[in-house]
Amino acid sequence: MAQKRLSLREEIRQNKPFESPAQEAILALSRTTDLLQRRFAQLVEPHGVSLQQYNVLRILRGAGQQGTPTLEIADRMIQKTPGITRLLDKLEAKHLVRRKRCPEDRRQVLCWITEAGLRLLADLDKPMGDSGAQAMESLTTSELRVLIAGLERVRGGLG
Amino acid sequence: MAQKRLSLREEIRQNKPFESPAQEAILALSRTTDLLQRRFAQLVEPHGVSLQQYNVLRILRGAGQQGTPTLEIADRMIQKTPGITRLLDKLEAKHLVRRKRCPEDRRQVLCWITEAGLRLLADLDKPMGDSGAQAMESLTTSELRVLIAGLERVRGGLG
DNA sequence: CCATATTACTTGACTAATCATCTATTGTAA
DNA sequence: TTACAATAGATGATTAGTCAAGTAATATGG
Repeated sequence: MAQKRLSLREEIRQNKPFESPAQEAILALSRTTDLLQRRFAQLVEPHGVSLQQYNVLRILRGAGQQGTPTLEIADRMIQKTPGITRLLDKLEAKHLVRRKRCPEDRRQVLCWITEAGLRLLADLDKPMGDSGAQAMESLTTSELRVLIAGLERVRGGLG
Repeated sequence: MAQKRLSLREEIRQNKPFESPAQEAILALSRTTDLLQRRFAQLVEPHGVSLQQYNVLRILRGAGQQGTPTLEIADRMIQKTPGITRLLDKLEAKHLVRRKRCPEDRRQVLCWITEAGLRLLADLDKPMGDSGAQAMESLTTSELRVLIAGLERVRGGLG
């Protein structure tokens, strides 16, 4: 009780003096993204892969038949990771990914998604799509477009 | 060369069929937040703390003199973490945080930021503020407000 | 007032992420 | 053509994050 009143008073004290809209926006971005990622992680993890591993599989499905070099996968990842090799190790151990050294440039290792990997993604396509749509249902399509465009400009300014 | 052409073709092929604005918005949120967090992590890590540890210190500075129970810190964290105890262990080892078992409720452990912790935060206040402002300078104040309000609605819909 | 439940952490085992360093291969310039 | 540099990725060590189970203290219902 004393606990709860205290906490409330503090909340007021702390939420008032936001340093700036910029700081508040950064906080809002961080909190929202954290919630979203936990939501999606909960969906994919019962299928035996982490969210990062799931993203690798989606990249490989999108890339098609000719094989994708390891570091190109890293480039395309949503969250950049230097641990791409080990991520692929895990996926290969689960037979969701296949790798082969590239004959033309033997420094490269080409990666493909397997049939099992494609099945896993197919199983998750609808749940993930639905969950994402539901998560964003508070915003209209035009609001989403504004959001997307704004974030793109922010990222542009960070390069 | 062949590499580069291929990658471009794929980018076109992959970026066109976004499943929906909702999916695109989620992707944009994830990418933008990842970039922002890397940016801030680079600022705080030279001072010997991780971004999560820095956030703990900020919570404790905001909380004032009466001490904050461990799990209330966890509640207030931007990224929720079950590893709050160990985060505090590290901060205490660096003498940035002080802990004491609460006499009224001996289950609780109250936490305070130390003078050294306050100095560390003071050193980082301007760099962090400037970096945040710069990161968001692509958006006007009213655009930031729209962004903040939109994200708040999204989070509301996720509870 | 006593057994049970709940709260508030803590700990151990495990997994994942990060950094620096290393090897193999290819490109390049003297 | 032969050093030197750059690229692609692997590896080892360290650190951080996560999950499940455990402990101590307090609250609660009969």
